[in-house]
Amino acid sequence: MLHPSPANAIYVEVILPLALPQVYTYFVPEEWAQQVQFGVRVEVQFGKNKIYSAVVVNVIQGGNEHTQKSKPILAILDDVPIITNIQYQLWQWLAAYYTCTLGEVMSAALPANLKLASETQIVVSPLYDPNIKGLSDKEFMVMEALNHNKSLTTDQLRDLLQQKSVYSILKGLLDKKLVYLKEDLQEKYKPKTISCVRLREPFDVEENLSEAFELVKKSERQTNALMAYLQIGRSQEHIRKKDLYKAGGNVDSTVLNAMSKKGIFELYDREVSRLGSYEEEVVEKFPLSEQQERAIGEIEQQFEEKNVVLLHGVTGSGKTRVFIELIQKIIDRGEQVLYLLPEIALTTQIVQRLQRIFGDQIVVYHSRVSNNDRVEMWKEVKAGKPIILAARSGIFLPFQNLKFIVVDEEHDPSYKQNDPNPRYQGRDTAIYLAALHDAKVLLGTATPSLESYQNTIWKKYGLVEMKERFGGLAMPKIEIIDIKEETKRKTMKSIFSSAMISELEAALERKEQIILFQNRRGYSPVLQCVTCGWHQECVHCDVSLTYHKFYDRLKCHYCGFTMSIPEACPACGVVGLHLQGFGTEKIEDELKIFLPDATIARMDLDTVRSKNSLLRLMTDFEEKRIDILVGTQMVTKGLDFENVGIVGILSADQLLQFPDFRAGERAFQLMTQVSGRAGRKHKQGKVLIQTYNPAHPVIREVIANDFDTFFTREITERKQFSYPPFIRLIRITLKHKRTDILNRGAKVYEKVLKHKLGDWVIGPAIPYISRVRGQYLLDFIIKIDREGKKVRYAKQTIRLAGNQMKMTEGCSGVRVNVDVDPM
DNA sequence: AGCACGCCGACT
DNA sequence: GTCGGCGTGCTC
Repeated sequence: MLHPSPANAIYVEVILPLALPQVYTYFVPEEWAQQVQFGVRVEVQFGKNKIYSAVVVNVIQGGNEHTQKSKPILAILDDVPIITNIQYQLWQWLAAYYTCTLGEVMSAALPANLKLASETQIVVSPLYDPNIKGLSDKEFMVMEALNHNKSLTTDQLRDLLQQKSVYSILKGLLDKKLVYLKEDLQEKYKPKTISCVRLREPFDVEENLSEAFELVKKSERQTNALMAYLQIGRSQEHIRKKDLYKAGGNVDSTVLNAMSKKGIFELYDREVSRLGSYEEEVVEKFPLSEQQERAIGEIEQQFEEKNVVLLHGVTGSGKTRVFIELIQKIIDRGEQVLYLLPEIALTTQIVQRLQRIFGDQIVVYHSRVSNNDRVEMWKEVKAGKPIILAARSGIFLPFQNLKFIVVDEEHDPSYKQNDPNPRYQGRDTAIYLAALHDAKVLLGTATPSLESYQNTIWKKYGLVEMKERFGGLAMPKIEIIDIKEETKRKTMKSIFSSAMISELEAALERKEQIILFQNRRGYSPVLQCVTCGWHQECVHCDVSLTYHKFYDRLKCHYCGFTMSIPEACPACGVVGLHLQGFGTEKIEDELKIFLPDATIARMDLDTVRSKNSLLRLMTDFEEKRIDILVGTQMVTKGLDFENVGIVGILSADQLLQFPDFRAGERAFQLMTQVSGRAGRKHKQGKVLIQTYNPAHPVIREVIANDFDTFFTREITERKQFSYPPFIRLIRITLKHKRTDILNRGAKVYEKVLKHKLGDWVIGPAIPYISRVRGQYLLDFIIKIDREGKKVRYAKQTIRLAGNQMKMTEGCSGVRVNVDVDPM
């Protein structure tokens, strides 16, 4: 669309919610030129018929080379910016650091209901004659459906016709001019409103009330309504219709509408918050222990010179109490606090604990919050809500006056988003965000990540330690059970050692609760033929399928594919395939055999999928309706139960065998964290670790609770073999559903990378899991010095290699994922 | 991400 | 002969 572009014409540069590398320029019609500003959303057409809401990041006066072809904006959606300048700076940093587009960052950052995309609506044409002849069956079906509903979306059409491609039918109907298409952009966020009533002028002053009564004296119901109104009005500012109906007895909407017509009442909708207020009692904080007092003093002192402090406190040392004290000081100054936690820990006791202290000053923001609630929280944060408790996506909120960020469980790998873009590390991003706000960051954990701990050694971060448990409680006693030995002696009871079983029995006897940890869900991870060694793999992925007893099916944990168990081995025909290995489901099952009187529950992805099941599970355990809780990683996070006598780790070896340079670190963290769940409050707990390899250094360090030795040994290896934190990693994954095309693309890619980056480049290599969802994978790893300049050069080269490959005949379909600082 | 254009194989 | 597969390029 061409239009005159005088020098004073106004244009805007916008971010579209798509993976596009640039901003796009749109023309602003004169009538909106005054209202358009940074940070507001505008409605724009992009491409032939898609309409999106885009965010304005630049207002430009006068044309340039891009404005020639610019389309006009279609509407302005906000009168105040929805994002702040600092947020935009953070977006730009994320896009550059994690090599993705601004559109991708924006899509991750904005609550779904602030992002709008048009949907094609199919509408009946006014020219349509219901008696028309010559329609095919399918066309007839569509027109029938359109007679009932005013419009259909293309998805509904697909459902209706039970076929994937609806385009040809649609085209036929369009050609016959029976239907037309409409693109509609709808604001998805709807404020919650309550219907209210108030007196209209002049009856809103007391002197004129008698006049109002005069007007309704012929109607008993209207008189009732007026009296009810006056009665309620004494105690409330806004009077709800609903309350009038109740108080007036025979009052209903017809009565109120009639009175509204007479000019007595005005009916209006009041916008209210969906976010319920915190109803329960706000409690006093516990007094601080000596250790906590000292830690607070040290943290504040370190903040004098350092922006980031690592609080390394053993499990049960009372770190949360320290956070609470520091948070209180910040909000007393009228400043904002962001408290980050791993996603799953947010559903747990810590939220309740903070709410009990800070009440309504907190909002809780995570993936299970509804879309409308998220928009309201967004607005509350922008209005200055003091405390935000959030999962990693909390870093995207529009803070006004952020001065303090707590990253709790700093080591937790779930702070890293692995897929899709932006593949950001929430902890690291929080540190950058803090710099933008001139805020301080406190990292808290019992098991620091090697990165963070090394940063304290390099004096980039401060370090404060809490080495004793709160109340002088002893650390849990950790015992190793050598299952190689028990297997030899033939004393294993299925997957449990007899030592484990007798300890569990004794604990149940003492009425203690038990947590069993196994880092694998499902029943059995491998279905294998004993005769020929064949095992069932996923059709789409290079992984063996896990048997889930609950569904009685084999299931792929990567793509969700399921199938029933084959009767006989497809390779050799022998009947009777064997289930090998064990997951949480099998543990739960077998436990019932050995401990028939215990109540057993399972906590893993499969049992806490639905919204309330996790909460229910935790309350049941807390209130001792469950004796034994069997779970995956989940049981290591944020659970604080008072009566856990024993924590059992069923297969430590599985944790240690991961083919990854972080395996040792992960295993140490997981085992230490899960051990910390044992024996809180009153007495020393016990941890039992089953392993084939009791001499493994990590296991010995866990037993001794010796972080220092663990750290020194691991960090030496990292240095020796050039791994983070000494160098920086970028992992590039190439994907295609055909190996020949993938390999050809990888050749081109490799050539560019190696030409520019030399031996920083490792690969291409077939990854541990070589195919996912029908796509074959190839990995490149780039190891770079930590210098900013070299990192930027590497990222630039990655972009170049991608472009070169795209331009190569036949390789344009090869997808590239870049993961900076992969975990 | 969508959508159109254009080039190849399989079908009424 | 056309329909429809998807590889390729562009969207202010």
